[in-house]
Amino acid sequence: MHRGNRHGRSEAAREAVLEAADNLVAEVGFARVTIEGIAARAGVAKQTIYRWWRSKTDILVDAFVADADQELTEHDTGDLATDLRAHLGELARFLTESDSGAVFRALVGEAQHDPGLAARLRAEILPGLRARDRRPFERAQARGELPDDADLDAMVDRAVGPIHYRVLVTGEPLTSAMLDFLAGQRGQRAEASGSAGSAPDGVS
Amino acid sequence: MHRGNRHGRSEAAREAVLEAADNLVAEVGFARVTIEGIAARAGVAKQTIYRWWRSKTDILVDAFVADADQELTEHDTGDLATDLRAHLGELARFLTESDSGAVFRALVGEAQHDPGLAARLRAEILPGLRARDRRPFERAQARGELPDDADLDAMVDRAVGPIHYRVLVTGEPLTSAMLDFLAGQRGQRAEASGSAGSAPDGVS
Amino acid sequence: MHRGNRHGRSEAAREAVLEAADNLVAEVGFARVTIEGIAARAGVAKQTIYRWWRSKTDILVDAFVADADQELTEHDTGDLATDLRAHLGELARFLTESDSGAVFRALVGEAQHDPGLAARLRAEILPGLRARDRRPFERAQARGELPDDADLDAMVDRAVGPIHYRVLVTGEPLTSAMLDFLAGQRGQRAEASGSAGSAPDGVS
Amino acid sequence: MHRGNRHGRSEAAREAVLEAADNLVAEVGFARVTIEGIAARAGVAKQTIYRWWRSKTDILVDAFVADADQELTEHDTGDLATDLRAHLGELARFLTESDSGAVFRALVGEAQHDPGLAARLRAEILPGLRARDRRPFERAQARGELPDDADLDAMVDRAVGPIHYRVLVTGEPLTSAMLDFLAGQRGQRAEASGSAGSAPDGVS
DNA sequence: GCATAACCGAGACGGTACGTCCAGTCTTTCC
DNA sequence: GGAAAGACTGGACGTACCGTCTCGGTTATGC
Repeated sequence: MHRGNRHGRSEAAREAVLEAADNLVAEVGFARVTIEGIAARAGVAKQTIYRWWRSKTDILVDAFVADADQELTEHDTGDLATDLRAHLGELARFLTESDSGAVFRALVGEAQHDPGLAARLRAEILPGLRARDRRPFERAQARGELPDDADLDAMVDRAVGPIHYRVLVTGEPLTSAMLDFLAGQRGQRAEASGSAGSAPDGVS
Repeated sequence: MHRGNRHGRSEAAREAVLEAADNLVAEVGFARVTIEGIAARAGVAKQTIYRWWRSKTDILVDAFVADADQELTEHDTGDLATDLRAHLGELARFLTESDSGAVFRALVGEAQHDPGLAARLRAEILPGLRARDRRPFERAQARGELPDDADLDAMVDRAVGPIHYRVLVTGEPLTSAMLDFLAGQRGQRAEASGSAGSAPDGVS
Repeated sequence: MHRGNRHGRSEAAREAVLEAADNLVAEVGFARVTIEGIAARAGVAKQTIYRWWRSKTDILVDAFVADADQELTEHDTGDLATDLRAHLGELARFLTESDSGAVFRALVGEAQHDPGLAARLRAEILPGLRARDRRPFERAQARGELPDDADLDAMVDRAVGPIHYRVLVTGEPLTSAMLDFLAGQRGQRAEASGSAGSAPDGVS
Repeated sequence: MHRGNRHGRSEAAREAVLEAADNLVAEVGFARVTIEGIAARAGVAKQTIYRWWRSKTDILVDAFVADADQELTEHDTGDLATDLRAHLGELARFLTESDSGAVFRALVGEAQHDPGLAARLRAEILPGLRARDRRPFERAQARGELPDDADLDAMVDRAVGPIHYRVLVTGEPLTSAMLDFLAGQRGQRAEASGSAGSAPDGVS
């Protein structure tokens, strides 16, 4: 480890800042996180933060990228509905229960008032998440379970959009029944919702 | 109009504040709106604002409620897919192009860091919007086009969730093809998406 | 007492700031006094200081004006040399030993790098001091001890200039002999300096 | 010029620093000169400055010593009043008009808040200046124009003190009449100041 | 003639204070 | 008793320098 030399920035400081930012968001919530607080927690000078990041959201984007890679695992059972259902369960859990998910929600929230952040989000964070969301559909298409000209993006949005919508907007719980419905077998049209209200799958 | 009286609050001040807040959000964006700015623009004392509202988001909730009633109109053609398609087009236009939609996005964004605001949003704003989202499904159910035990909420979420998701998260445009797909009935699984990529419907 | 209302500033805050500034200069020296330190010591918000003063020297000018009026007393014995000698002794003591004198020296020092402060000093502080320096000469002139066309300002400068010079520049002690010499009887030309090095009069 | 060696400091760096400091004081004034600014202007690393000097005033003392030797010339006419008058004119011009004089005033100003600087000033700068101030009196004494036991230091202070006082404190111009008065011998007590207000000598 | 030690430039670092902005509270006077 | 006015405490903002540090490069001995 080196601190302050001509070969550029201190890796120790960088990591301390990212970890402090993550912890503070988890502890006090995004709105109460300040750059001064991050600096104090990280044992770093404010100027060091301003030298490398432009805002607290900029820090959190980096922190998210550093953390979030291992949150979601793959599922490959050979059946679209089954794979998708597993993936949606993990997505719901990620969004509602993980620290990274809390950071993601905060960033999406802040992006509503900050076009620059929105751009970074779409350039650096969403592609990775979206690639995972697409994978079950891509495998199904490769298998022949979906036609070659199927609009996978539309299908992905119809599967994950309602989950984000409930998390970000309505706050409705993501019940197991809801996730089943979204992952739905052919012809499922939620006609029989006897299982609605059953044990939650993604979140309390 | 009265200013300074012993008989309850000044309606003039209330309206001036709501209008100033709306205009400022439109002009400089939510993030740069301050209570001091609203007070100055409205020609009102800061204390008057603090007497009646608790935060700038509180003002915007009131402003939204005052404005947004007439944004969405009814459609009743006797066919769920047709009604729903019309409704989704209006919803997309509302979210992406109207001033009220901008306020709505800002409030949803801010609600990610403010549980109190999230609660107000869900208590005072969402029920009205959701009722309109449900109406096409309710009429279809009444007509017998949908079974009596269909889970309308899940269906609503699957129709409108992806729209909010694109608006709030991905920023992807809401093409006509996408809206057709979301409004589609039985067998709609996007297998044949020959119309995908056609002219946008909701927004460029 | 009122604090914060439409009729202007808080007298309590003003006094707390002036006193804190004075005390801090006495305790830690001008160079280590900061506006933040004054604010903390006075129990006042930084903004309150910046609302009414433009710099720490601006505060000290006010503090000096508030304090320094009663530092020097009058002497009227009917003889110029006697009156002047008494006055010079008090001036030396003021400059070298009093808290106000310390503030004065700091302000003069800072005025060397700050033309605005120099102007305030000359407009608001020096006239009062100079009026007192002139008084012995004016009385002598009224008495006929000095001719009507005597250049009193030049005489004042020749009497007090060396005192300021020793205080500000050379740091040489103001001995009793030196003060006698400066107050000198006619024809005194320091030829006989038998008393030089005798007990100090103004300062150690 | 060498850069990097094992035997002592770089003379090139030393000179670049002194010149940069001088120029910056002349251009932006003492108060706005920073060590970082000097380093940048001199093309020198901050560390190099800190290796050889302890503060910006320390640099300026060196710069002053390097520059100021040739500012004042000798006068020897065989008459104290004449020699002294010439010297006082040059002193006034030095203090008010030369770049070195500006540095001197800044150092004296700063010395009011910095005892260490005051000590250096009195040890390294003042003795040279004072020696010159004393020379006319010493020659007069050698000639017998002044008694052997005359207190030359007191006489020097009475001659030059008022000049420093006007320059540092009051800002009053050093008129020709004033300098005549200060240089004047026996009986000079400004009784007849018919020439007061005549053309300035030292500075406008 | 090649290692090595001292100085150099560059520039990141932990800090402190700056001067500004806004939040939210309070006091006064007017209506 | 609500309203306008605006001063107040408090705290974070983003900036500027301070003085320290580590690095890699550049010489002039001295082995």
